Parts: sequence; C-alpha cells; structure tokens
Amino acid sequence: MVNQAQKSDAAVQIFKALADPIRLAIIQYLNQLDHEVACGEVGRAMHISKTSGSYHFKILQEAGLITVNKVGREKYVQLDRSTFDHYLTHFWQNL
Amino acid sequence: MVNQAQKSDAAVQIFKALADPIRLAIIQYLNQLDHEVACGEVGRAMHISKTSGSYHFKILQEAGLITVNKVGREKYVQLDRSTFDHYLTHFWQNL
DNA sequence: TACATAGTTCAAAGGTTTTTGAACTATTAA
DNA sequence: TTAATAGTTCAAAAACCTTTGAACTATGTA
Repeated sequence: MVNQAQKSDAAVQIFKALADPIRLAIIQYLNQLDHEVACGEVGRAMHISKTSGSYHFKILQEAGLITVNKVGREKYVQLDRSTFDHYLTHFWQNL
Repeated sequence: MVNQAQKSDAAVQIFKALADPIRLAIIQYLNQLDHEVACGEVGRAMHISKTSGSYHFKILQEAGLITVNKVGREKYVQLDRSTFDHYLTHFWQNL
C-alpha cells in the first residue's frame, strides 16, 4: 500500500497535468471523440507543433490520464477514464 | 453567459490551485475539520511561514476553493464545496 | 535504395510560480 | 500609550514549466 505522501504526490501530478489550457483542450477533444486518435491528428486539431504535442502527451501519459497504443509509426492515445474517476469524480473519497 | 475560453481559463485556475502539495494538504485539513479555521492555525498545522500561508490562501481564494470571513484581526477560511463539485465531482458535465 | 512521415530528444530561452525576510497595516490587550 | 498578534506586501532569488528549432530514430512507401 502507498503512504500518504505518495498519494498526494500522485494527486499533485494529476492536477499539474490538468493545469494547462492546451492539455485541457486535448482532453476535451479526446472526450468528444471517445476513441483512439493518433497524436499527430490531435496536435493538428490543437494547432501546436510536433514538439509541443510530444511534450504535452508525455505529461498526460505520465499522469495516467491517457493510454497509449503504438501502431507502426503512429501513437494512438485515448483518455483513461478510471484516473479521472479516481482523482476528480471521487475526489473526496480518495483525498 | 461566459464563452468556452473563459470557461477553460477558470478550470485552469482551479487545477493550478490544486496542483501543489501544500495547498492539497490545506484542503485535506479543512475537509477533516469541516468548519471555519483561522489562517494562522492552518499555517501552523502545515509548518509553513506566515508569508507562505498568505500566498497560498490567496491562490485558493482566487480560485474560489475557499471562502474567507474576516473577524477582528483574524481571517477564517473554509472550503467552498460548490467549486469542488463543479470542477471535480462533475468534471465531465462541465468540461 | 531513397524519400517521406510520425514522433522523440536536446539545449537554450523565456515565462511563471514559490520561497524568503524585512517592512508594513490593522486590531487587540495591558 | 505601548506592546503583542494576525495577516499583507514587496522585491529578489530560486525553482519550475513551456516553447522553440535542429537533429534524431523508427517506420512505411516508391
């Protein structure tokens, strides 16, 4: 079992990942589509550079907010709703 | 009515306010007590300086996560649960 | 093979957030 | 009036986050 400090570290990481307008827009976009999409397609929809996209997807993945599926040279991402449920929807239960 | 950009600005502000270990500990503390507490008392419980406390309470207040009630020379704070409900518990409905 | 495409990595630059201590205001109590 | 207490403000420093472009790896296609 993880201790209190580790629990709040994870929460801080998730809230940091959510605390950015680009990443929130990505989440919104992935939520609407509700299926796997290639990073490149999301990046183009957000009007951001490849490098910036790569940076933001890494932060979302490390926070556990998206899952990643590499197929050929493309990386398909989608929301990991269980993480949102744990830290947002059930915030008070898991605080 | 606010537009989409304003909505996500507010969300970013709330997630930034949550994205800090001290502020998350303050929220945890206020949640357990579940009543007004003076800033000074919270600050002492968190082992932070007056200045640091003042800084963090300001961020929590500006995000709408706490309400403030000044009585004499003391400032009593408590959680504003409606903001947590809106941005966390009902995250998907308000995205 | 050669070329194109998807995505990563790196370091530098710029921007933002947090901590610090000293000086401050406002209120209370002796 | 004097001293103590609660909290704020300020500027400087330190720490941290984000963007940028160039160079890179890996894969797919002609």
